[in-house]
Amino acid sequence: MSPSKIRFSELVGEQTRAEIFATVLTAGPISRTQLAQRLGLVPSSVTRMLPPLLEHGYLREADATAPQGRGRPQKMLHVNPDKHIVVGMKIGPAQVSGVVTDMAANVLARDEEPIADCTPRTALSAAAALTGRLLSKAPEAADRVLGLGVGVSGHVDSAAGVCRYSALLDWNKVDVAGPLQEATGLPVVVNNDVNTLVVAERWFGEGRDVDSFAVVTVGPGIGCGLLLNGSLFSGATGLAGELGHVPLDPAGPMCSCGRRGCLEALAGDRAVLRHLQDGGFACASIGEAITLARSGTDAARNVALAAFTEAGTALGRGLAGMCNLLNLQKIILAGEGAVAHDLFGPALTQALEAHAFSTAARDCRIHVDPVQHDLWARGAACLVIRDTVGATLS
Amino acid sequence: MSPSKIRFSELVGEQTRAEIFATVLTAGPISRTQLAQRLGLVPSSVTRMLPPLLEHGYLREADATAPQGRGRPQKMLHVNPDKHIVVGMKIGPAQVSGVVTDMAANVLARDEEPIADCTPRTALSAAAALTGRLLSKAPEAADRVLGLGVGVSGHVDSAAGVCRYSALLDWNKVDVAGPLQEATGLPVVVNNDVNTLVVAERWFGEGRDVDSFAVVTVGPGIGCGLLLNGSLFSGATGLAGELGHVPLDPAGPMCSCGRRGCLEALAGDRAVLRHLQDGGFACASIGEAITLARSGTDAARNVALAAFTEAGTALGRGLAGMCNLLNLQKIILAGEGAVAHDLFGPALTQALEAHAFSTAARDCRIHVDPVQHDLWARGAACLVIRDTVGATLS
DNA sequence: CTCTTTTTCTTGCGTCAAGAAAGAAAACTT
DNA sequence: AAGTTTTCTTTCTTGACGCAAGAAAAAGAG
Repeated sequence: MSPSKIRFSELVGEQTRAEIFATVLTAGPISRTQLAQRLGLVPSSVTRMLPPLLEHGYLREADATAPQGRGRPQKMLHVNPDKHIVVGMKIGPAQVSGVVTDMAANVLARDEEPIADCTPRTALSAAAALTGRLLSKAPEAADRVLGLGVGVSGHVDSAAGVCRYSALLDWNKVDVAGPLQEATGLPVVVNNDVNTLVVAERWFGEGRDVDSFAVVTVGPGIGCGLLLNGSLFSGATGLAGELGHVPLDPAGPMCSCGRRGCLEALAGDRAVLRHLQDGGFACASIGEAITLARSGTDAARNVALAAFTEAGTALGRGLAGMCNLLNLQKIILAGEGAVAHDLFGPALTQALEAHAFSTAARDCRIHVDPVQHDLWARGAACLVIRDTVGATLS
Repeated sequence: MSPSKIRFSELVGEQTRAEIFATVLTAGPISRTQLAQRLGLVPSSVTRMLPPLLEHGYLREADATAPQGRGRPQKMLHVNPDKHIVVGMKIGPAQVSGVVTDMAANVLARDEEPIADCTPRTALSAAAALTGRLLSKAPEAADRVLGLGVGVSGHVDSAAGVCRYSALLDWNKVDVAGPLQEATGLPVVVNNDVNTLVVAERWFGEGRDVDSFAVVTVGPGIGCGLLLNGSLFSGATGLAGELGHVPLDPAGPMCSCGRRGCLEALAGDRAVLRHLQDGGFACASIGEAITLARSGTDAARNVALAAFTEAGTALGRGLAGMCNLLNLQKIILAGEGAVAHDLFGPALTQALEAHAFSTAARDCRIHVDPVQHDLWARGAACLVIRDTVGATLS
């Protein structure tokens, strides 16, 4: 038998093109040669893969005027931001908020639509209406709208475009992609809302340089999206990431899910509020609690700080468990609750370091995402970009 | 631009061959057509990939005598057990135990070598000696010894063949593959011991039909190996699976790692023994505790059962957390402690069901592996088979 | 000002994977 | 004996990609 050649790259076709696009996206303007090096390809392969990307207008060659030393000048490639736009959207219980972005996920316009109730009917027609409004705000330079990405909390079957179940929205087997596709005429991509954040962080944020990280959202609930070995991890049936209901304390308070001592019951907004109430400083909202902790009377501040500290400790223990199990390189804290990071952060870090088992788990970096109002919707837009470039190259 | 075809299969070359071998291995005697269907290939591709596998003697065509209805008779393919043999080995603190298996991982011979201490020097020379003894026991029909698989507890860098750190053996950056390769002249594959179990279960055991499962070993410590999306998950630096040190109870007992309330401190052997001692029925070993729980006096049995129940509850809570996070389809309980399943099982199941969040997590099946003495070593042998067929096809 | 050097990109060729389609083998049915 | 049915094989084509040689374009040397 003749010794067969080994194929160094494990990429094939479409996938290679998607990789090229992603690399151009994340590694800024980049030359063909550099691309080849990064992807473990020979330069000619890069050249060969490019025409479709350039013809579609996904990528563009820079005008290249800077002096580059001797040799043939590099033609830098970068994402062509003007040609295509994308709509991203998050369906929440009280409103639908969305953005229009270009192909580099820069936000071009934003808008939102409050909804009276969150029945599928109301929410989806609001989403369709919002899409129209957003597109009318977008620059007309755009040649073509690539699609609509939607983030929904709960259990989403993204292949089918269906929300199987959402506790927050009280949805049960709701077809999201179908109606929206019908109403807007756009390709629709649906996924879990936290997963949209994972994609956004992976492509444009803190996840660019690591291959396994978690995005943990802190707020009324605790959400978690995972990127393992470089790809989104959804579990066997798309339900992975229920960090909020990891049991942490057999003697803990009751959780909304009916069990005792879930992380969410120890570190969610309600836990903080309960703690404050017990201390005699009841607050109506978590925002109020944060204000109290930052600028209340001394007595109130102590109670509030203790409440956040306790939440931070619980969160740190939960994250430590996850790190021990998954050996993550980074944890990105996001969600509304991240603004209170100054209050719960120290306790979190301490608990995490105390319970992180091995050196590697201790090396797991924590990153707090600056509060970005559009982050969710932007993530949803990323879904479309990913799907488009990963699949639609004709 | 012409519409490009989509490549349905994501397999390429070597990988396809490895898939074919694995499918033949796990799906018994199977025809080319069936193989093609399973792997999403067209029959001709299967035919094309086979010659190297057949020539190497990894696979063989059955003599096919059974009547098969009309049509050209299928030529069933099966693993050729006789041609190659493999050595698998587990290095433990008190002995090295190993097996010789055929290519279907059937155990042909077993042996073990006690070691006085577990310094790398002692352990590795014992392993080399044991390899020699095992091979002399093996049938000489074997054409060729494919390699030596070694399972070591702790943090293993399998690519380098090095044990980075093992608490159990008190090893630090010990080169395992090098010396053994030198001493035995065989290709050596090293991995974490629990990971060898994962591979074994995936190929020959309870993991055959699921794509994401965990193997959890119960004993002095709690170990865990993960198979996610069909492939072994080792985390960013090979440290994933530290289930034993997931924090579960802030008020729990101290763990050997110095933290409080780790799963291992709540459900490991020592937890059971401590509970018994507190109840006034001190035992020297876990075996004694099991005997006590099964056939002691009523008072002793109550205490012992309570101890196991508590451990089972803690384990159930830990597993529930893992399920919630990873949406596993199955959890396989193994290790020495699995024999006590009748004692802690009910509590485990109850706690798991109580804390498993979503329907999918609740659907996660628990399987208790019947105590198999060679399971670890057999798993190590599987490593070699996997690596060989996955990589060495020339 | 021309020639060389250097770096980058492109073109042509060979190989391998894998689908498509048609043909060959081997059994059963009529 | 001829047809039917299922399985396996052969041949052809497309596409990905490495390899190697060549073309492009700029800086530096003589």
